[in-house]
Amino acid sequence: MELKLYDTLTREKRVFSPIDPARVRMYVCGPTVYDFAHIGNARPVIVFDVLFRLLRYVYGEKHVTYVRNITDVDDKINARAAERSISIRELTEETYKNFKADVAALGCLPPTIEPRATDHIEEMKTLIERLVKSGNAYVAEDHVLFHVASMKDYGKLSNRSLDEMIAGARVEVAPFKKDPMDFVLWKPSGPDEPAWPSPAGIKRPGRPGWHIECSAMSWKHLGETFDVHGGGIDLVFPHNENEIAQSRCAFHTPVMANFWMHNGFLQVEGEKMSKSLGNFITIHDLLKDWPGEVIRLNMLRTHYRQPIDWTAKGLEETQHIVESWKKIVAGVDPLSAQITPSENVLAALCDDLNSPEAISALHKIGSAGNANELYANLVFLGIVADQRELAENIAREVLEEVKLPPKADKRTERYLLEAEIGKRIFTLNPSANATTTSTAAFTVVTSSYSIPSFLDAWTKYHSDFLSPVDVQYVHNAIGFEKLNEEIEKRLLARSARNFPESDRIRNELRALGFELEDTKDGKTQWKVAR
RNA sequence: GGCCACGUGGCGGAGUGGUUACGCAGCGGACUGCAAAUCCGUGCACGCCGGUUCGAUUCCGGCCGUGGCCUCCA
Repeated sequence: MELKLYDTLTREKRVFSPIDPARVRMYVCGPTVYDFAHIGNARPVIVFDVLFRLLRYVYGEKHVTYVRNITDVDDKINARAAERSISIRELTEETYKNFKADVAALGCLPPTIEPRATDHIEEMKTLIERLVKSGNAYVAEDHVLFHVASMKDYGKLSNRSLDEMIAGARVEVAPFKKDPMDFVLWKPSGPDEPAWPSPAGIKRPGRPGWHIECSAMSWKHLGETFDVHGGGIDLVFPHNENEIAQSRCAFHTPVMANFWMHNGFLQVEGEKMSKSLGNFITIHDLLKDWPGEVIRLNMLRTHYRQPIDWTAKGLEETQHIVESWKKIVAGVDPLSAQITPSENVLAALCDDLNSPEAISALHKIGSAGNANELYANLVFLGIVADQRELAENIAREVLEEVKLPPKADKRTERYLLEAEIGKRIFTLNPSANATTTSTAAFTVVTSSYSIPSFLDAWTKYHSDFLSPVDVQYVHNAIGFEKLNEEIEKRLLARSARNFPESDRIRNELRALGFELEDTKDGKTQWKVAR
């Protein structure tokens, strides 16, 4: 099947053919780690995760390299660390950890490589030296600046001409710049700012500018020219434009990446998200109210290049869809299911990641009653976690990391390992099914090895795809034991045709936030109402 | 001011030079102690003006509206 992608640089959708099919290379601009990531940050992460999954499927898992950087040197980071009176390292470590947990909960696979800017200072300096030598950059007052006029093609990605930009410049121009549009590659650091020995013969220690980071990291991990460069549309200018200038001038190449992909902007309830409007939503907060798979699917319901309006109403609708799909796939055995995406779904995604079209195909598969097929596609799209993969990964991690007491017997060992596995599944994965996951990890799990706390309750009462958000809710509202008791009591009343009593219990539970559904075989299912 | 994107039925949201998107909500029916869920059926559309065309929601031009970038915000 032919994969077509839209390229911002040439402004056309064209057939994707990698430079080297044995090593397909994608770079996406990652977060600046100074605070919790917001829902706008989540969009490129989810969108390019879908592309990553598709590329892995088409070219093979081992043949795709996905690099998403971490910007851990930045003036916002310095400011925030000072504000909180913690070290820069502490701040970036904490923020990065939160980011990882957030995007994992959104069903995003870890990229192949997550380079940190601070680990690539040498590469940045090498690039800067080269640019100075080639006459594309100059030193002024301990800064190194890229001289925009030295590059003929500058402005091609964002479709701007130098003259226009100079005419429209609203920024105060630093006096040492040769041209108003020249941008910083390296700047001197003050006493409280992170600093490294400077390149280009500058005595004073300094730190890199933002744009050079991405040029250095993509070079190091993907080479001078690669296949896909992704990010938000607001990065087109100046960030991506400047990356292109740096990399192409440093390597004398005609292109930096063959496809420049940009996701559209995100608004919240019809307004730009901003702290002053009070509509600033972090992924972290959103995950308290909505399962990660709902957030993910909600994002994918709009094509990645379209603007998206993030609304509570949309999330409710998405939640409804997720629930109905989960009902359909509830009977599928995750351990024996084949994870192969359907032709329709692939065809939609191969058409410039048309996720709404793919979702439409999922609806058709679901309403045709093809539970296994639906499950396979949900796993492929990351809406439901692949239980086997999850189990293997977690089991491997736990076996490597958990230190067992020196003289523990077999039973204790297993208990400890299983408890740890359960804990990780619970924290990391919203769609995990503890029983089957542990089964895959250890071949056997019996109820005699009870996993403490929530997880126990979770597997006991709801082994099918109950999200941690809901588990938490039940715990806070009433507890699994009590909830179960009430439902039993109502069933008794109902079978005795004592309808006033059974309705009373139902209303009571509804007031606590639970919806009950009676099934044909005389049982009762419940869900958390939203 | 410059550059760019978008404007589809009550709502969300694909797509197409003439033929069903899909989902949510609504309506009708089946089922049900009731409710919910589920299943079946069903109505509703392409911002405005002009052009090209046998025919345009789809191509071209203008207008209006919304939003983005031009400020190291994905």
